Amino acid sequence: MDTQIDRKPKPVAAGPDGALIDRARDLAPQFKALSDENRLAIVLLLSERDRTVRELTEATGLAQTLVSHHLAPLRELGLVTVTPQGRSNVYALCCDAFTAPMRALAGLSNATEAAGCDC
Amino acid sequence: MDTQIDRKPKPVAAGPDGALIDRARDLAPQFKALSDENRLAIVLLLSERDRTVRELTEATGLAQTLVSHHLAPLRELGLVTVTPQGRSNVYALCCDAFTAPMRALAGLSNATEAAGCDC
DNA sequence: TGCCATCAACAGTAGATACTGATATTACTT
DNA sequence: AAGTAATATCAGTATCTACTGTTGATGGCA
Repeated sequence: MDTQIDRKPKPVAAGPDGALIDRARDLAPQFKALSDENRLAIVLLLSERDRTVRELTEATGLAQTLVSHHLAPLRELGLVTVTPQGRSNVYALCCDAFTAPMRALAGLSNATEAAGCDC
Repeated sequence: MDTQIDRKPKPVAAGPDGALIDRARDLAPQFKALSDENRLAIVLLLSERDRTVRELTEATGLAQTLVSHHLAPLRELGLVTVTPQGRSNVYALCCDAFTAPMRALAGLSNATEAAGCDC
C-alpha cells in the first residue's frame, strides 16, 4: 500500500507494434464503458434520441441511482453530453467519430450470435 | 472460471424498448471482450495478420500464461479462431466482418482521444 | 526414446466495480 | 418561503476479474 511504489512495469511498447499497443491502451476505456449491459443499454437508448435521466430510468427499469452511476463514466469519457433543461438533465450521444465503428461492430452481433460465425 | 462473461439472468425487458435492452444484453459480452487493453491489443495485432501465441507474447510483452489466458474468452466468444500448426497454435480473427471494424479502429486517428471529442 | 518447445488449465491473490440505500444539491411550483 | 421533483454524490458490500506461478498436456526434433 505505502511501502510499494506502484511502478507498473508497463514498458511502454517500443517494438514495431508499439503503435498498436498504444492504440489499444487508448481505446480500451471506450470499450470498457460499453462492456456493461446496463451502460450499453443506456447508450443504445441515447442512440435513438436524447433522453433525461428519468426517461432512461423508466426505459431500463433500473434504479435512478444506478442510472446516474452509469452515466458518470460515460460523461467523463466524453461519450455522452449533458444539457440541463428545467430541472432535468438531458443526455445525448457525443458524436459519430466513435459510434461509427461501434455501429459496424454492433451489426456484427447477429453474425457472432451463438458463436455461429459463418464467414 | 474467468472465461465466463455472462451475467445473472435479468427479467427480460418487456417495455417498448425491450428490443434494445435485449440487444444490449447480447452485445455487451463482445464489448467486454475488447474492454481489456491487453485483450484489445491482441485483437488489433490479429487484425494485421494471423499470429501464433508465441508471436503474440513477444509483440505484447506479456507473459505467455497471460496471453493464453486472454485468448480463452476470445475463443469462446467466437471472436478468434485457432488453427494448430506444428506445435504452435495460429490465431486469427473470426471473420472479415469483424476484421474491418477493428482495422478501422486500429487506424483511427487520435481524434477520439480521451475526452477530446470535439463535435 | 528422451528432450525441448509450445500452449492451456489450475489455484490463489489483489484490485476494481456494479449495485444498494441514504443524503445532498438544484430547480421548479404553489 | 415551503414543498417537491429530478439528479448527483457518498459509503458499504459483494462479486468479478486481471494477473501470477506452477503444473499438465501435446507435438516436433535429435
